[in-house]
Amino acid sequence: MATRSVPTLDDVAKRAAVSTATVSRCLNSPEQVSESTRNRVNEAVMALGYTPNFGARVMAAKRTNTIGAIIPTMENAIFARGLQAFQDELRTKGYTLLVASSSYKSDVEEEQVRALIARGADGLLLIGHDRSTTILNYLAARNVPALVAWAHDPDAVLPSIGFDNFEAMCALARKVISLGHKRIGLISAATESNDRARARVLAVRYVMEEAGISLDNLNVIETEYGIETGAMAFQALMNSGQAPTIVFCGNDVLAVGAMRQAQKMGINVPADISITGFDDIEIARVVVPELCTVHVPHRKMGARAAGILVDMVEGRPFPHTTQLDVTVEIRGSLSAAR
Amino acid sequence: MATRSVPTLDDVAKRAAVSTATVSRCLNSPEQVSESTRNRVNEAVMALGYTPNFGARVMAAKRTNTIGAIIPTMENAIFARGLQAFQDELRTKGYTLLVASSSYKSDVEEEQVRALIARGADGLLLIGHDRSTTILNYLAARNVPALVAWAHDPDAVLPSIGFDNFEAMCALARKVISLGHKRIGLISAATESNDRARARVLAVRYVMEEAGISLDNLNVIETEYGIETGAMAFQALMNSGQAPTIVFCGNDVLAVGAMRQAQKMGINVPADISITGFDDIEIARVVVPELCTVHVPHRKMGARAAGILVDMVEGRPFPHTTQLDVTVEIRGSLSAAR
DNA sequence: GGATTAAATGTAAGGGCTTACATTATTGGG
DNA sequence: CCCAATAATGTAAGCCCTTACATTTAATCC
Repeated sequence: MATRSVPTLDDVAKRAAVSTATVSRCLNSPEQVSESTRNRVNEAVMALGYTPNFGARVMAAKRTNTIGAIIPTMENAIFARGLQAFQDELRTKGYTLLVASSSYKSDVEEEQVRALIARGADGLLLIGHDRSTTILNYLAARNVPALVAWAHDPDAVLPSIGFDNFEAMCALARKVISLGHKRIGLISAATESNDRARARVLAVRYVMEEAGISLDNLNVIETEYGIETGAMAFQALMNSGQAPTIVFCGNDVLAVGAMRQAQKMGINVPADISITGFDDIEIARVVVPELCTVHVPHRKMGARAAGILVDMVEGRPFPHTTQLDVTVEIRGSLSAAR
Repeated sequence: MATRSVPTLDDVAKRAAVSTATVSRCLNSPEQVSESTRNRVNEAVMALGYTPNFGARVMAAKRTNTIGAIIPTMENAIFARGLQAFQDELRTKGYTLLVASSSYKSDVEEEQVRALIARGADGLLLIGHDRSTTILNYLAARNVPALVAWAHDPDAVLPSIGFDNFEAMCALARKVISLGHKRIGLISAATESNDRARARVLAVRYVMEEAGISLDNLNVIETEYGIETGAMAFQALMNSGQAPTIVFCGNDVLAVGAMRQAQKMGINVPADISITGFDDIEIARVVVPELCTVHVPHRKMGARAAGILVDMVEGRPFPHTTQLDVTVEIRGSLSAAR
């Protein structure tokens, strides 16, 4: 007696004495089946311990109910947070999340795009607009909907949800400069293939010129993401000629590193120097003094992204760009220039 | 002129003037194909922009090269970190990661196990050993390999990789008690269906008894994960009768919340009270004083988990349990009892 | 009760890939 | 140069589901 390893639709159909079509309908659109038949089928499904074969189902239905996301790294709390919300929302809509990470490298991202599409992703979530045309063409050719998050650009090819990094940083910078700061340090994440980081740097430059402050007063250091690297960058800033009175940081983690280093060097924040971050993750409120930063609604962005992407996948209308509001959070690490 | 939407294996085969079998081999085991043919096929693949159809491939090959992970939440840095390493390692082995989260709820986890298996996960990564037999039976019946991480129990049904939460906390508690602490507070994550949290609580009890300290001196508060909740729990502890001289926290995030609250209440750490955490995430070194905690190699665990799980999926031998070392990190937030 | 409409069910055609097995080309030894 | 062994390639049989369309059954209204 051969034990057929796993039961198939056919087995269920035979046991319930109906056609395979009816069983399939029972599973996918039960309202089309009469109650008595439905009961009979469900009973057979239970008895046999039947679970649909994924491959066959995908092949026949031409979709996987799977959405892929390619983020730089989950170790960055902003992405972890956004991704968690994205996944939660996806789940309520019957989708599962495929995750890949690019480590902020665009060639890796390209590879991942192909990998996720090869894995049957019905749609893709990407971060930022920096992307080769090769990959854009590929996406278009494969006809896979893709949504860009953490960025906002009405003119970009891909639809997006996010905020205006440039404007957000401008708002913060204007506030800072209004406090009399003129010698400015800036610790940024690597700007290559990171349009968010680039926009933030540009914003500081822009506002300085706007205020008539020579760019000679600006000292920019690019470094990797991390508390330690933020600390090192801060040290480098302080040791390079004329010390700034304010250090903008591209994100909260770098800022916290800078604050720690300041403390180590016996420099008081904000009495001697002001420091600002960006993102407003939990850590910003843990340090003393609390970190002045830009609040970004990461969770909301993730959740909304899921909604939009599912609309795209299911062929419903969707907004080409969705802009979320960010707010400048003035906190203890910022004070007037000495 | 009909634009055949996406090219198939057949199209590639025709263009390269070979059979579909040869194309398939080129993609899956290129060493079986002569170099000249391989070049011709690859060229055709490129020219056509061919990507294999996922469903068809899964159906024919009976595996998806996809591994599922169900973690409580990515917002907890320890899981984000471990999952990132897990994913990186998976990628090098040709697997893609499916992610789901349970929000620490076992019924949600059960649902997710089914969902990921229905999505064709070849193997599953789970957190902790707390799990209904229903789901264990289901896993066994479907014959899907599953590995438990962040826990270590040689006697459990499922293979695991992790550390001994009980022993780790014992080590920390012994150190603390050797410093003369007798009145003890403990802020724990919810212990229901969380064997890690439970083990840590038990460890403190055990060591107290070991040292001949009455359990009347122990005050335990369970609360959700978060800085804010940690702060509230700390306040509750301090306001409930006799104040402790040491507060153990189930994880670093709770501990940081406790530290912040102590500061707000004008209680000096560690002069007035000592506070300890668990995990040693970055935040532990950012607070002042630095947080005394237990260092857990989250990344290493994630990476090793990937290796073991792939071995399981591919039918190679694997260790039933793998224990990783943790170390007690004595830092500024801990001092002798007053 | 018969005609008409709606609901329920059945039939059967793909869908694109992998792989066991069959066949053909290549290589090397005698 | 032929033959055996090996490498390379081809043939074709599934894999298991969904769904358009066809058919049967039930419900509704004169």
